[in-house]
Amino acid sequence: MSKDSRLARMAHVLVHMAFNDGAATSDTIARMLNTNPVVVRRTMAGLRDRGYVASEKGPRGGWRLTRPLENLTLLDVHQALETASVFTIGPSDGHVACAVERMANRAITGALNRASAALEAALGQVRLSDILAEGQALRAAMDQGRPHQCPNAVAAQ
Amino acid sequence: MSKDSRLARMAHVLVHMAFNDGAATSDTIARMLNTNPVVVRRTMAGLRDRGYVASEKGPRGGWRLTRPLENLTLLDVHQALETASVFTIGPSDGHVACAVERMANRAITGALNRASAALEAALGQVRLSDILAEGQALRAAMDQGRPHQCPNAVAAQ
DNA sequence: CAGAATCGTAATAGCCAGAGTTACGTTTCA
DNA sequence: TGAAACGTAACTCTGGCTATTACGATTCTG
Repeated sequence: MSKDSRLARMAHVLVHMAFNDGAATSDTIARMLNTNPVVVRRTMAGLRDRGYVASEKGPRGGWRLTRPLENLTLLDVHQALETASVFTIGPSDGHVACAVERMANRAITGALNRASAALEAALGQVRLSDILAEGQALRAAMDQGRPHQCPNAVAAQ
Repeated sequence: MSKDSRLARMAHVLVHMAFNDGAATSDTIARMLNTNPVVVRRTMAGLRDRGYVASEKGPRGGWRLTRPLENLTLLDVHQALETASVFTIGPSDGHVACAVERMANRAITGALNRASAALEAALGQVRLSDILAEGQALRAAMDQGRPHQCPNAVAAQ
């Protein structure tokens, strides 16, 4: 696995959770994501801290959405994950003594900032409910009343 | 060093090279970048392949720009470096059986594509000559006729 | 022609953050 | 009381850039 797929994973899981009656346990979610419960708890922690989900311990415990999918955007989720940096590239490091180097860094940082703003704008436009709204396969699943079933989880049971 | 700083490094070095009379050796460039000549050759290879710089072996050899800074943008340099991926984040991996997951991935990929386009647009707008054009420290250096001197290199000599 | 100057490149090791695991502690319910 | 769940620390593994070492191939100069 080469990239940070937390945003994708959380978007996926949160949509399922919206159609889950009870709380979803870390174990159940882990099966949807083909991973293990510790990774799930670690990743959900940021969402919990922002109040997007709530966790309950003990039997019948697990994770619940605290708001409808319409009130949560990909940007909200992304920011909750507190990704160190969205870019693999960046300015040169350290104490820059060279004026040319400083200017080059500034130019690159400016470009990255614009790209970052574009990314946030794009993510902010996507409500999690939009993910469901698109796609024929999803419509079909909704028509059958089971958009909460993740085949990954089912297969692993 | 946490990030891929090759673009910043190359932008820095190419500007200096434009004011260098002879060829710049990998060793000289390495001093400007606080690294060693092998890293320089490895990084310059992409630029050489695209014809932005030419290398000559043997005594008096080294690297030369093949065109003025006005005809080279940060985007040109960036593309020459063939960065694996500009983003640390991405869609979830593997054979996605879940329709919700596919839709989530699609939404995220769409946002990343827009950000990527914004980045390329921003990088494409910056000619390497623009890096010199801005900044008072650089103007001062140019007035004194030595914008080719990199303090990093000088300090290490 | 000898020898030094340079580039070209393979092979290694280090670093960093996310991912995957194991281990253990805490809370909660029946 | 004991099982179900979350919380979290501590490792290991992985991929890409970086740093180094080691050699080989060219090319100029005396």
